[in-house]
Amino acid sequence: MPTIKDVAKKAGVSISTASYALNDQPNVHPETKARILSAAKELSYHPHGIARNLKKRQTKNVGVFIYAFGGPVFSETLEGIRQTLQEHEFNIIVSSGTASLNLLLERQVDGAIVFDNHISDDVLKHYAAHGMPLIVLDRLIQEENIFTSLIENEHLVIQLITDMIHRGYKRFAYLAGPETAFNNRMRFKGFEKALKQHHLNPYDYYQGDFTIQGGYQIGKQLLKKTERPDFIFCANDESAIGLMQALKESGIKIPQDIAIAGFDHIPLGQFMTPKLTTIGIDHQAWGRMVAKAMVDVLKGESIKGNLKPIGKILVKESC
Amino acid sequence: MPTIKDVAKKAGVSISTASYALNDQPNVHPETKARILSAAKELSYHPHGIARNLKKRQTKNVGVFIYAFGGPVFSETLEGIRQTLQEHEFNIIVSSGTASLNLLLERQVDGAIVFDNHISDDVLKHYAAHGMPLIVLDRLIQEENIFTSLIENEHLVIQLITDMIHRGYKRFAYLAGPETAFNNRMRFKGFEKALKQHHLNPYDYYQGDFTIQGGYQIGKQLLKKTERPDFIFCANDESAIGLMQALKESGIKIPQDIAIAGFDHIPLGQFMTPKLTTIGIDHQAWGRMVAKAMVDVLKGESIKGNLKPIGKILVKESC
DNA sequence: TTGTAAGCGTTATCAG
DNA sequence: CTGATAACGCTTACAA
Repeated sequence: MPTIKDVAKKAGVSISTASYALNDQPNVHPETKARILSAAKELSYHPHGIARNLKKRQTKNVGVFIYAFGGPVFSETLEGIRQTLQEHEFNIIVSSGTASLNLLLERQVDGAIVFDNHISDDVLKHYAAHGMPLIVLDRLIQEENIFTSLIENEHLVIQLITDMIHRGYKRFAYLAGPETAFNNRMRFKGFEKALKQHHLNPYDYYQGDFTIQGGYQIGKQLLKKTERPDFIFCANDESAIGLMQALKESGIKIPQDIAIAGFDHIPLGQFMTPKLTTIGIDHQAWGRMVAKAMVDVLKGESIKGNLKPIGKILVKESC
Repeated sequence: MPTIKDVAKKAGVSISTASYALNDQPNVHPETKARILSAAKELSYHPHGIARNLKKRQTKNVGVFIYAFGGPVFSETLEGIRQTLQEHEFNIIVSSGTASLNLLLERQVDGAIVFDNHISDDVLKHYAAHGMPLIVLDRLIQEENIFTSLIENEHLVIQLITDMIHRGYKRFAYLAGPETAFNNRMRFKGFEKALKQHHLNPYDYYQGDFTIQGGYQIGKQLLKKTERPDFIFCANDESAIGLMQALKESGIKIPQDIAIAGFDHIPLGQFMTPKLTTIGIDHQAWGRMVAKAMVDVLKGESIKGNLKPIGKILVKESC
């Protein structure tokens, strides 16, 4: 593999002039520049990125920390991040678990986008203190160098529930996700608030776990009761889908007997009969927004905009 | 940020002994080692990965070149790759387009797994010539340093079609993917072969594009015809799903009127009514297998096994 | 406009 | 067992 030294020798110049020419610096004679460039071409020279990184003390790598690949929400967000980072010529290193933290510690990345709830807040604060900019999704952390980007869960759920109250539903139940999940807590908050504003009380509360399986079980249990809600808001689409399946299997009509809504707008929900009413986040746009913010920070500019992804209420056949 | 120099100074030793101690080399007195280690801890020292990479001429990074994130097949394979690479302490840099090639050229990765059909064979050969090991999925390239891993498309399709012939179907049509797609071509080959073995001719051929949308349109066109096949083999599940939707909407009974099968075993197929018959590849296992092969190559060992992912025929309700 | 030389933070060779 | 010292391949003052 040829180095810049070889190029310099071949062009009969010093290493530094070679470097200047190769990096399009001004103040190098057009003729010598041409000579250097053609020498480089002949040798098929390419700079050694690692060496450049060491010298410039930046890697042009952004870490994206996930728990695992999989699921539509992840993929879409990642794709948005990928697009923008690529556009700005940053590489993306995806990683999970403790490997992620090593990347930070060993300065193999210039910053990181954190999409992994299994890393604790304290740990993140600790690393941010080392001066790495961190953008954290779906989680609220107040700290220097840490920027958070949150879905407007509460506000969106209030909108949807309010709409449904106006449509005449009265007995609202909530199918929850894990209690520790930030998204679940915020969505429940919105659920409660909307009802309170209209002087209604939650009719029931079911503890789910964000999975299709979990929603299905809740549905089966629900069938044993004689008194039932007329509307169930589910903390996410997946549990809503499981719930729908269970109810449909037992002949309960959706939405006539019980109406259902979810959150996330995953593709599967639109393949159900009836199609699932839900709240949609444009995850790809979200990814792009977050990645752009990272690029800005890394360029020393301040972040433009508020990093809030745009959500939309999508009323379909299940209500 | 403290460097090894700071640690050495604090422990009162030379840089080299510090390095030895920090890297668990033998031949360093237990006492000095302890002193160095505690100095490192106190300063909360962490080696600078980039500097290490430069010196050791290896990055511990593996490139994974994709066209874009999205789709269950991709996610699953990536997840498998991620698991294995992580286990062996390699980082994974995902990238697409020309950025991928830069990673190779600038030696920011030690090798790459290529899952992007938009990079031409010639380009890959060119880079492999530079000495980077490449593992290429879903494509056949014969070249030093390039290892290919192919699904046994042909064989699997023959199995499925043969089974269906035995079940009594007679008029077999093929819903194709893009003609340039390696997978599509191989699957069609299997389709033809199986029929020929039983002295049957393909009944019809529809040009799709691997998408749900595309399958749907084909389905709508098909309805205009009066003579129809009794079995449609689709080059992938997504087009099969689109096709099913179109047919179902027009009251055609599956499988009574027309039976359908796909390829890939994506989750959505199992949520359709009827459930989609398909050919399943364990993509996660495939990703793990491929990643393990990369690790082996990078460690200078030869690849164990033949890199062929395992496929299974999964007959469900749509046949 | 070009060259000299220092240095980025490591590892590794070779003496001691 | 420990310490100088030379790389790794590049960028960038500073000098010429």
